[in-house]
Amino acid sequence: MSLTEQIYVDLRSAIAEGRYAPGQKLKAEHIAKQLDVSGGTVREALNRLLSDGLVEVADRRGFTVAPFSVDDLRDITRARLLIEVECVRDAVAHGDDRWEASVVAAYHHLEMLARQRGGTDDWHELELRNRAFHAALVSGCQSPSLIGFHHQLFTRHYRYRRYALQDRGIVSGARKDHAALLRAVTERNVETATEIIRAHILRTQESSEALVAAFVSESSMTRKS
Amino acid sequence: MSLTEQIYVDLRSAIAEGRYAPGQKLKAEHIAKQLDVSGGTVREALNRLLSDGLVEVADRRGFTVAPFSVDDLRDITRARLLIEVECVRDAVAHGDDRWEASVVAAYHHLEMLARQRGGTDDWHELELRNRAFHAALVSGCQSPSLIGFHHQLFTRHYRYRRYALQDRGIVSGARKDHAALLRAVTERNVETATEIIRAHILRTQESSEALVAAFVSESSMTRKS
DNA sequence: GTCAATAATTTTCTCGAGAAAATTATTATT
DNA sequence: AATAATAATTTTCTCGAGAAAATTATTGAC
Repeated sequence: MSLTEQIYVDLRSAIAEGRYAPGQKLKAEHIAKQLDVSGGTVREALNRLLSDGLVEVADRRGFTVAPFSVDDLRDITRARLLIEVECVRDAVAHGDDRWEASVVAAYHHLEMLARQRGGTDDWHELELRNRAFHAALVSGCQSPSLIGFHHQLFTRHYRYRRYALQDRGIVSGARKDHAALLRAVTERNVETATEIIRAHILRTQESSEALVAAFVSESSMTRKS
Repeated sequence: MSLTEQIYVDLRSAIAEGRYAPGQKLKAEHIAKQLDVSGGTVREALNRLLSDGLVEVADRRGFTVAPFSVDDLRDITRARLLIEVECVRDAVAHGDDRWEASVVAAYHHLEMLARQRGGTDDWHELELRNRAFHAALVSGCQSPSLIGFHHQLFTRHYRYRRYALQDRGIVSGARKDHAALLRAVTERNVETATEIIRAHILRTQESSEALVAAFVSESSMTRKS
């Protein structure tokens, strides 16, 4: 893996996990010094991050972390309702055996961790496996474009997930959703699968919106100081 | 406008217009010499082009022009049927007065040129205005994400448009579609507008697929020499 | 004290060179 | 002649420096 790509994935994680605040400037030279690479390399990674919608660029005034707002969350949710639901519909309808097996594998991998004591042992690993499950599910869709769009939306949504996860009901609900989704997949029940996904996306949105709103207004307070 | 951005838009046009062949390698240093800029600058533009799906990158083996195939065309068409139709539905339902006026303006600008003798006078300008009309139409949609996806799909589809345009019926049909679309917009007739767009996308696909297939197989012949 | 003009600093952008890796050409071996 | 190993070439990647532009700080006028 080239250095540029390494920096690219590192920065993507850092932004998605909130280690860089929304709206914050991403000064190439500054980041370069921290990571002990050249400014040009960081610059290249930053340009690549534009694809993911996590970073914005303004001519002659550099890169910034994409804003974080209730509107943005609503936008992501809405696009997911269109695209992710369609991806799942298509995957369940047309995915082949290999795909179905990969979904079973991803589900099992996720469930193994979720089954552990308490559940919230290794947050980061849990999110990784959750992401892998959803990616596997969607990968059966026959449209590379839609899969790509879904991937971007999922990445952008990552910053908002932590707020949904504070809702106890969402966490346990998600686990039930995953089980139900797996059954719908193996039974090739398109209607059930799409309905679960749709409900899942909507519920996540509803439970996180208030918390996101609170965070946004709070951070705009502190920003004034 | 920074040099990087200039190179970026230039390369985007060049690829969309087919001046770089699908699959062709895009050697930064080589392009840099032609445009009389540094390799790093071209490299940055190339990285930015990844967002548009016109260029692909493979680690340690550089950038290539995205492949061109019937499958790709079908994929684009399918994604457009989902996303563009939804964008138009939303725009017609929720676009404000300013939006409606911008659609009228874009339509008029396009129609002024189309009305000219013969029609196919200045191809390039016609395409520019056609693109502006569609962009105006979609800009009324309340979802920035969906607008962004539509923009990417439209850009990627540009390479295939020339084949649809060889069909006489498509060209005159498009003009009628635009007129009907404008009426549906001013009358706020959501059902009619979405139906026209859907039919328009499908017809374009149908009339170009055979020609694209012919071109692909032909170019794979010559490639063997 | 407020505002505008100027100066100092920081940041972004662009370049050309060199190291690392991949590709192509050449030679050697069967 | 076909394959494999080696050498030569090209290409990609990475760096650090300097020019251009933007931001911040300072000064001066009112």
